Amino acid sequence: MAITQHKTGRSAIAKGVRQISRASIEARILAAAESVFAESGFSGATTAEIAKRAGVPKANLHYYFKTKEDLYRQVLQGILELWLGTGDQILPEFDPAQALSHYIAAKIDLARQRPLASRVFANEIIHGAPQISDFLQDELRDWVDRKAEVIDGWIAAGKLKPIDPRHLFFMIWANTQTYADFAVQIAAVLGRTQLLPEDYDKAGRQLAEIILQGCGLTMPAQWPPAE
Amino acid sequence: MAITQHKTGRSAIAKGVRQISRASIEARILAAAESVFAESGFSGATTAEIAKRAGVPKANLHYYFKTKEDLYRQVLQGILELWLGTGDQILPEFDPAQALSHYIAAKIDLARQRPLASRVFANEIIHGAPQISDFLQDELRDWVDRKAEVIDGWIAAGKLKPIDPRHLFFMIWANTQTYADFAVQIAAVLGRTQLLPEDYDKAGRQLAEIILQGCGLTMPAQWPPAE
DNA sequence: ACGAAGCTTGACCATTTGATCAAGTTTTTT
DNA sequence: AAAAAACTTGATCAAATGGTCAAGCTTCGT
Repeated sequence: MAITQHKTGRSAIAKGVRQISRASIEARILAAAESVFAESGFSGATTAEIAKRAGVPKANLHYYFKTKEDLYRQVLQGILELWLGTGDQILPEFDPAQALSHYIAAKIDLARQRPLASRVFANEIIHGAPQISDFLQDELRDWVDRKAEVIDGWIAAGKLKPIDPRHLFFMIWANTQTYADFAVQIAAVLGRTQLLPEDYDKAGRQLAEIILQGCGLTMPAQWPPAE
Repeated sequence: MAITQHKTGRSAIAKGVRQISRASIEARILAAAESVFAESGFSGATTAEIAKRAGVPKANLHYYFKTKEDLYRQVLQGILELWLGTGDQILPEFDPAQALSHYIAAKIDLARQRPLASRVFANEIIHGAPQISDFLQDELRDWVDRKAEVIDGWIAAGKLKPIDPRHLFFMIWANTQTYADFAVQIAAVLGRTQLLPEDYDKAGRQLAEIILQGCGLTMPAQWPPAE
């Protein structure tokens, strides 16, 4: 939903300068906000710092986003969409090994491409998910219920060792997000200043290996899985 | 190290009322601080709230802990000790399946018994580990290096499938801590308001099963492993 | 062209909050 | 017992910060 209702009689294609600049400035602010919230958490983030990174005066930020909480909610909203956008191959007709390794690869990819998003999400959950408990209880729970049915189906068909599908998801989530959320810890242990592409590759491959073999499956020939 | 140097000529056994009350009040404040930091993060926590939960006036809290950051550092210090206190069975002479399942069980236990500590730690890392990067780069890295050698030894002896020991640790850490750090998410997906003992049991057992089998090992007869 | 709507921004304000202080009380030392 | 050290706490302060405002500027609809 939009923050403000703007009544313009314009057609969708002929956007005025205003709508374009509004969209781009909101995007800049949201991106800046994501990085500040990731670094400092909700309370630690200041609207002044977000405005600075977005390159706008603070008062302008408050023109587009009424309150800091408002801005935070919209950042989260975008992140939640990322969350459910993965796992589209976990369907009865797919091969379990293929589907799971695809899901793991996609999640590792997200950790690599959007670590800030992951950290904002993690922070929100750790502190009790004050803003997104509805999402967790409704949309996410339903998503998992549906996917768990698929996996139970695979198990019933003897394609998979009997395991609890939900804990399997917790396992995949934890293992992939850890490379975003705890990157500094992992980098420190590896003797790096930051994680490198090969770290993510290795992490993803070994994770898939262990989880698949742990479920009685064998790795697909191709890794990382093709799209 | 102590915050203040107190010069008392007393013997160690005959502690005065002061030393006893000091120890207990500091412990109360530290416990209160852990819970507030876990809930709200460093920036979100207020010394007023910590003092309230500890049952002391705010000025008194600042008498024992000069600054909020000081207090935070001491809370972290205690947590770091927990961290390295586990994994004592990962030694060459032990059986890999025994040692790993013991470690996993111990870590799951920590997630169940000390979720607040886990959350404070997670929060610190997510936000770049400003206070404990030395710990990560020195003590933790050394610890992992030593344990990785043990595991490489097992691999060389053919007791274990070849895997990267470090990523194995990341996997165990991520999976066990997720039940503390992301408890609200997991509870929501499971349709609970909070995690139950059986959830931790199941999590630990399945985690051990998948990881062990993923490493080419078989579960020890006994679970959870005896001390 | 021109009035209305939308946008920009420096200055400002109210609240929160970490930290201090000073005056008093209790315990310890000698 | 008396001085010193340690502890307690209500009151207070300065800085940080989320949010507002009013005055001016730009774009849009007609």
